Amino acid sequence: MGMVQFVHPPREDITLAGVLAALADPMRLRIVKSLLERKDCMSCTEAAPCPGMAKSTLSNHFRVLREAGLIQTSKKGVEHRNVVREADINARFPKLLKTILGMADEG
Amino acid sequence: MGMVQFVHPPREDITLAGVLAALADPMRLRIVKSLLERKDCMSCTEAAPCPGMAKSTLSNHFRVLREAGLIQTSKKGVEHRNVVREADINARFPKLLKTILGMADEG
DNA sequence: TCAATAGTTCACTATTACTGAACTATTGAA
DNA sequence: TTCAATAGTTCAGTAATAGTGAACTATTGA
Repeated sequence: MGMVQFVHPPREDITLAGVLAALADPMRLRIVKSLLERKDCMSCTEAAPCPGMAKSTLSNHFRVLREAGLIQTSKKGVEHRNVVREADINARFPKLLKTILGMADEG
Repeated sequence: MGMVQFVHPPREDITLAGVLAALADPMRLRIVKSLLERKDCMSCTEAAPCPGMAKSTLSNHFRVLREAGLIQTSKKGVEHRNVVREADINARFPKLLKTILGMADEG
């Protein structure tokens, strides 16, 4: 009871609109970029390069990314580890992630 | 006075977040796709394949696309003609438009 | 001059995002 | 064990944003 359960949509339920909406927020774009650069899992606070932000806001951003199918979250001890679902996104929308993330610096 | 003036950001002010946010709405994605397929200018009601929608909502969608730098609107008689700013978007974010629009069917 | 058409603007409501506070879960130490 | 610390979620309230009908502007054409 009260046990946290994460919602991860199956690959086929990932929508373009959902992915774009998730990445349309600069903070979330930075989180995904940060996760991709490190390749390995990262905790929420690690992945979010924005110290001033409220914990609840951060938590909400990760939920949005999760429900859009962009990241996979799993529990590891006291923290939650996140990875980008590269294979799923690339299968569904080839090159989309690479194209968007490759531009995330100058935009 | 009361004369409608359109806001068109210069190329360098077009942001990735703005473009993604604009395209994250399914209706707006369809509008852009519709505009691109026809190549020539289209009026707002022509470009929007959604008869049930309120005029004010439609007008707002075009405003969002315009302010994101995705479309250029000009007055032609009683109607407003719209074109996708392909050159500007492609200069700013190469292949982004093609990548996203190419997936807009199955997502 | 009047009606029709195309779209915008306004004011209102409905939905969504941000936040602090309270809560759950896990670890590690006394 | 118990207690404090850490990581993150959930909740409730407010702030910001989107959708809508109604009123408005502008243009055409009879």
